[in-house]
Amino acid sequence: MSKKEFDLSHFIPYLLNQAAEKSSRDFENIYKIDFGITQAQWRVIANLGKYGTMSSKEIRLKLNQNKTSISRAVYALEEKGLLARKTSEKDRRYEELQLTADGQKMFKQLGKAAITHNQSIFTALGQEDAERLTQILNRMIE
Amino acid sequence: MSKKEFDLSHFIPYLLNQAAEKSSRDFENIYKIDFGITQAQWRVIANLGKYGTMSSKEIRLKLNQNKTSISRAVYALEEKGLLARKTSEKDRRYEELQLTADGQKMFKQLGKAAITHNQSIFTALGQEDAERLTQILNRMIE
DNA sequence: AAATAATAGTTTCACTTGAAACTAATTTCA
DNA sequence: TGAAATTAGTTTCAAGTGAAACTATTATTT
Repeated sequence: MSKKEFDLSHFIPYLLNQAAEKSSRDFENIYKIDFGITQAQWRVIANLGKYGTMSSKEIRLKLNQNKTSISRAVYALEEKGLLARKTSEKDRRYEELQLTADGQKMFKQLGKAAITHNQSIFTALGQEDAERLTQILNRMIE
Repeated sequence: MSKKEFDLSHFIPYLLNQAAEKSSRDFENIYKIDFGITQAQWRVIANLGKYGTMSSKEIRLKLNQNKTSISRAVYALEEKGLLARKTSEKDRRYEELQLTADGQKMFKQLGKAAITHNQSIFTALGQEDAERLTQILNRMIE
């Protein structure tokens, strides 16, 4: 990227964006069509599945998302019976969120599908590059 | 990613998405605030700046974008006087798009800013990882 | 050659999005 | 203590989005 003329194919933000879209295409169909949830809802499930009880704020910080979209995802998951909330005793502004039994079941199923999807990416890229990529991306995100 | 439990921090589509957002944050301000255009418009400019004359369809294929958003970006750029279109003689369904002098000027300025931005990403990641990343991403996109 | 299919680009419409305003609760500080 | 500031989460509203229907043109088929 030291030439004079700009070229999108050397521009990392653009490349990341394209690769992100391409790499999630197949998996999107799974959570959207097979499970009937949105990306934001899937990510909330993924967090609660891993960490147990969390507040909306904690999820929002993990995901770098705005409050509105988390609020909406939490509401939708509650409506679907996948998530339960309870006002915190210590600070009644917070809500303690956790997956219901159905929510945990969905986390397990979707998690399995996600692992399979990720493995197919690893296979396509080759183990070494896939690991290096994972590591670089994690470093970028911190 | 061979553990039993799913974890977003090993899931490549998620990591790519987060890295894409983070890496474009600063540059977004430049084209949005300083130049008053959207991401789609900037990408159209970047393509026309590099390739000269193109049709909407060619741009859409390069960018993996839907027709609607390209159509709107082209219209907006035309309104701003950054782009001119002319019905193709050979096939009057096509439009030959190209940047105006103002459009080329913006391409040069924004391209310069983009190169600077990219260099700062290279610096942050280190030359070697940044090059490897670029190469892996290009391979993913094909 | 006329009818049908396909293609490039636009428009419509229902849905999504996020910033800002809002509510309710807690903390700060004067 | 009581007023002002801060915080968690919700709602509103204006703008953005993309799939599907549409228009205009060209290609294919019969």
